[in-house]
Amino acid sequence: MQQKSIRRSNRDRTEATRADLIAAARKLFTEKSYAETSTPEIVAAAGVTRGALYHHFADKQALFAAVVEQEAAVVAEEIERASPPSLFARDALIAGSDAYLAAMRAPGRTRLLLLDGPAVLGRAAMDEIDNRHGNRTLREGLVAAMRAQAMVKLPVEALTALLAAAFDRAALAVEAGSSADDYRTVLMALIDGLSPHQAPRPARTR
Amino acid sequence: MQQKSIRRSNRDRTEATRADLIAAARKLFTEKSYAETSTPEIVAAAGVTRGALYHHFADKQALFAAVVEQEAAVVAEEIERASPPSLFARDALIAGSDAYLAAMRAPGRTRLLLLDGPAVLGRAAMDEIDNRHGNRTLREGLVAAMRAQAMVKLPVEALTALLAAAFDRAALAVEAGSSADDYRTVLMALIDGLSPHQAPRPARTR
DNA sequence: TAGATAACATACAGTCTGCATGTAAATGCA
DNA sequence: TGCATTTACATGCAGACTGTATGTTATCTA
Repeated sequence: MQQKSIRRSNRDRTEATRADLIAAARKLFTEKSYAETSTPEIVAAAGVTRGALYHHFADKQALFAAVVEQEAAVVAEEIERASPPSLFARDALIAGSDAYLAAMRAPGRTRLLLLDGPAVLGRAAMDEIDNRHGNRTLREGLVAAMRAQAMVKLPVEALTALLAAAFDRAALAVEAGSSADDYRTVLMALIDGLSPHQAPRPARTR
Repeated sequence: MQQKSIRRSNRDRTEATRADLIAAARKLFTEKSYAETSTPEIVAAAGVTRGALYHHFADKQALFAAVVEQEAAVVAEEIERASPPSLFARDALIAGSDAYLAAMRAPGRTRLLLLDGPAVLGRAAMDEIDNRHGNRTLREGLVAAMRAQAMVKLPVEALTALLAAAFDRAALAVEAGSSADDYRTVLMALIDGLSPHQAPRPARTR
């Protein structure tokens, strides 16, 4: 039984170590915040040394960026899984909204993605990440709604960003204990307010 | 000419030192971000020692909170000065929005109030501060609009928070170089979308 | 005017980050 | 297959920062 260090390719080693570091960092960043989490803690949880961390990542911030990137991808995936794209434009938007709010209830996720992320990486970097993941489906949904004449024509980038900001704040408020129903109601009202005709829609806020 | 330490009351000393510290911290926090600003830098700029800082504030975070508090008050003041409350509900909202976006163009203000503030103090603390200053007028404007039947009835707290979030994101986007007109257009559309009747309003987005 | 207290200044301990250096494993090439 | 090179780490170190404890001076109070 030769247990001592089976031969592993460098690519496998790198991949495994990076994954361990990201996983450990994710756990701590969601539990405690970026500033309160130290690199000694992270590497201890990952079972490596700080040398490994600084070999694979330029600095603590780069590791944080990797965690945010991954978490944003997970959120986007959860949304796409929960909201089938084969619906009327408005229904797709609503389904996506609910899926987003549900996804953001994972512990620590709001702080990671909505508080620490923008502060540590900057809004520009966060926009870049969001546009690559979550916001993409939102923007496409809005474009589809506009094309289907189900929504007034507006600058797409700005509308996407502002609705996303509203969703984000709603997620934070719900996590803080506010009424999820209230926020959902207002979000739906904001979206429905963008309808062009204003025929008396069925007031199904639930 | 006896120049050596004219007698000053303790209250005056405290007031002056606190003001110096807050002013120096404000300058650095708006130039560089909370994390990149060190207490040695702050006290050097204020002309005191770290002993004074830790005598007047529990920690660096408490000094930051004082800076945020003051800056939020200044923003609220600028808004109230720029937007006369004697108008129709919708016009008052629009005037307030423009005043807010204008006020947030002060260098570093968006990072201080919209990025570092929430990350360092938490969203709950920022909500508390906002509700005491800026958001107050917004909420009152919304309540007035609802009473005047100029806006659909919605949960006030949630509506205030979500609109404020949209304004915040707009301010960040404009600072980052996005089209101020686009964001203004979308903000107005969101507000107008909350009108109950939907008579074809004059499309004066400018 | 003396003692108490507030407003600082100075000194120190502990921790953290980033880098430089050292070592073992893997890779590439003759 | 053997060896030089590169990669993937581990270890050690320097600088900086935060918070506190202690010392000193100015103000307040009785």
